[in-house]
Amino acid sequence: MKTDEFQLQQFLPYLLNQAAEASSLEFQQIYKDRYGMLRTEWRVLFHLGLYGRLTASDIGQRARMHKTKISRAVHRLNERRFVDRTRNEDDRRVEYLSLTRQGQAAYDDLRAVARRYDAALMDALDPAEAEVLRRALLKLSEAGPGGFT
Amino acid sequence: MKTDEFQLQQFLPYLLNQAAEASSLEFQQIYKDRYGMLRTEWRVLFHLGLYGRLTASDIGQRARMHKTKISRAVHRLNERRFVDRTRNEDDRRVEYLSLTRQGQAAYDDLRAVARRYDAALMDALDPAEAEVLRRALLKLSEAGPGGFT
DNA sequence: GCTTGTTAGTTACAAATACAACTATTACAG
DNA sequence: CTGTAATAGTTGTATTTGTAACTAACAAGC
Repeated sequence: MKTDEFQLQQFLPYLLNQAAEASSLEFQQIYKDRYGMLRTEWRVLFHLGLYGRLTASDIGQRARMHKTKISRAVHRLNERRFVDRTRNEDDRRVEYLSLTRQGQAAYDDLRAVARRYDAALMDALDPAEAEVLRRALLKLSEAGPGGFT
Repeated sequence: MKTDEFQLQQFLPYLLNQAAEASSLEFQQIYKDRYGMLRTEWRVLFHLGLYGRLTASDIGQRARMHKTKISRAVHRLNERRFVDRTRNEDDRRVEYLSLTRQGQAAYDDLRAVARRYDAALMDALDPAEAEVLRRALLKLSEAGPGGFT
């Protein structure tokens, strides 16, 4: 077998997408079933839960999410009383977002689920492997293949 | 800092999604720009390029892709003369898919790009790390967090 | 043969996403 | 001040995707 033969199972973007999809599926089901949330909404909720009061563009930068996604996610989360929006009176373009009591409760619940879920995923890996995996994923998240195109 | 504090950057599904998205972006741009393909179409093309003649449900199993996605991808690829469809006369429900000359050319081109692209991604990692990463991703792709729900 | 069930693939419609154009507000150059 | 550019966020519209229902062909029991 030629060693340079191309294999889909070796192609990193493909592998990453497969793993991401497989590993997100059941968790997705949980926040959808319990709180009717979409992936974008779950992400906004978690950012607010973790970092407290943020603006929409803060979230955009941290989560690398487009502002229109965030706008719509925030709209829905606000509609369902998971987040409060308060305008900054010093710069009226800006709006601060924070969790309501209900939003905080949902976050607390889902964070606990996420911890257990993560632990269950990790069971498939040995600890050293898991450490390397995380580090590698962080590196890959930072940027694409440096100036490929 | 509490060691059990939840961090989004440690949550595997999140990390995987970030890394997958970041690492797919530029490659996606290439098959989109050169051949007007979508992700689903690229995947079907690669499966046919790698494994030769397949049915739609073969591809579905290998790629873990829903049959409607495949149906639509095949439709578009056929429309643009990248794949041929030939009905199996022994079982007329089944259709065999294969690359046209043009499809083969596109596959050859994109496979070469993919090789270089993958190599560029790997440059961010050291070889041992890369090996562990691939193994871990394969494990995670196999299944979710074994009977979590 | 004729019902019932299964498999391969398609189509219809609702939901989600991407991209561009938009409003409102602030900044800043002259 | 005033005109021009920049920033925060929203909305409109075209694509894409997900889900379920569908057609067509085969299989199996009676």
